[in-house]
Amino acid sequence: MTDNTTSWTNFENIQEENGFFPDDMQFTIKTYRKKDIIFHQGDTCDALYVVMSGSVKTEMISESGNLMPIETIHAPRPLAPAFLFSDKNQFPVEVTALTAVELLRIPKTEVVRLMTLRPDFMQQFMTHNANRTQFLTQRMQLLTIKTIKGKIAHLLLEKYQSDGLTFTLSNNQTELADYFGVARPSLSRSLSEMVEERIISFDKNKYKILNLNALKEFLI
Amino acid sequence: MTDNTTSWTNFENIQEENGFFPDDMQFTIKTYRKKDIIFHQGDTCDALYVVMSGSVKTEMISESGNLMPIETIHAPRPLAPAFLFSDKNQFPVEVTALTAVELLRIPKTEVVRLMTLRPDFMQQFMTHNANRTQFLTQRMQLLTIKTIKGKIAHLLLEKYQSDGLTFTLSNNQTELADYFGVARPSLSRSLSEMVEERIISFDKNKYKILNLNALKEFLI
DNA sequence: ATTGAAGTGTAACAGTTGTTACACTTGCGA
DNA sequence: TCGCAAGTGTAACAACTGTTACACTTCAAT
Repeated sequence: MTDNTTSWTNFENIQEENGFFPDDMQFTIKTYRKKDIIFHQGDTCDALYVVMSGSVKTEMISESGNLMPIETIHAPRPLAPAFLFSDKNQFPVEVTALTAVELLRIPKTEVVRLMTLRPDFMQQFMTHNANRTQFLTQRMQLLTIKTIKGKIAHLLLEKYQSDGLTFTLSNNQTELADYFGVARPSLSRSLSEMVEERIISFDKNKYKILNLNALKEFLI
Repeated sequence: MTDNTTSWTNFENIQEENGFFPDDMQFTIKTYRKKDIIFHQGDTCDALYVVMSGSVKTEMISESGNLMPIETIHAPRPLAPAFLFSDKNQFPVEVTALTAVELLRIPKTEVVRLMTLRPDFMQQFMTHNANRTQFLTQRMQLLTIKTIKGKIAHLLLEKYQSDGLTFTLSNNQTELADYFGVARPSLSRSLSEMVEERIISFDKNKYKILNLNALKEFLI
């Protein structure tokens, strides 16, 4: 939904002589084929991994063995960088290659050294993690809203703040339902009722807020 | 529920001459009285704040103006450290003093300098943020489980992994219901039904798993 | 011993959502 | 043009949860 990507453009040139990284930095690059499993859930995470090219998907395995999709990561972006420094440094997800993938690996000790040498790298790393935390916080706030109409109101009011009363959503109803964690027909029903109550109107992905105050009421 | 506190013991001695912090480090300490509002939601967060003594509570203001409790922070612990480095560096919550409070303030530039000078401080900072991210991820996983019995199963199976089939929960039903985000009588009903089905048994806060496989079924 | 607060069990009813099934539209490719 | 897949609207019913109210137990304080 919200774009959670921080640019990691410096990594794009890691193999060139641009002077950003120290010459003696240790790193390895490994390639994977499509559908390869890169990491299993629970694997130890003792290095910083960055997707240099291609894309991977992450999935969470529930206790019952089911797979729940979490997110898709496109190059260039680090892979679960927050867990490198956590006390329980294990991958919380299953990581699978969606395409051919080049994966950069920098050992934790090198990351620490790099951060000490390059304060701007450290800030970039910190900022990326901070943005992810903020993303998670927002996602959690949405999940704590119990009614479907409340979730809809939350999303539309967020859009309203940036785009005004009329805007286009980039997701169809099926995707929205997944994002909200509700059944698709239930979402459709709630939307229809809100149209019936003249609170919103929509056609395809173009939405219009007709009664702002009524929309806010759903968040109480 | 889960303890999310990382020790920040180094800060306890910040005013002493223990050599951990550079002598010329800039910081200020401000005191607040009970019930003082320390930060408003949306205030700019341009420094690292650490609760040195006392405790504060954080609350999120919904669009409708309602307050939703997030967490209580006891000294010594940093205050929303993740947001210092985020692109939108604003406090996501309202911060209020629960007791008399001493608050340490270190400007962002000083934090960066400190991290460069002291790799162990940087690691501690990173670890704390990483643990918070992991905490949020776990919390979110629980919220994505829709049925009450599923939430119960999730919690009990987590306990089972560390303590075995018999264990004591540190929360009563009212607290559990809040943690799950469900109504207290609904939780009680679900628990009773699971006892009826001979999947678990409990007396006060002492729980026993009778049918492990049936418990796992609730997570599908 | 009595009172009162906290925690819990339980029931009846209302409200919301999920499930399932089917119809309809749209757009695209064969 | 035809057929097919994707997206959507809708209905009937089941399942689950919330709300409200009340009874009961336990335990600590007076």
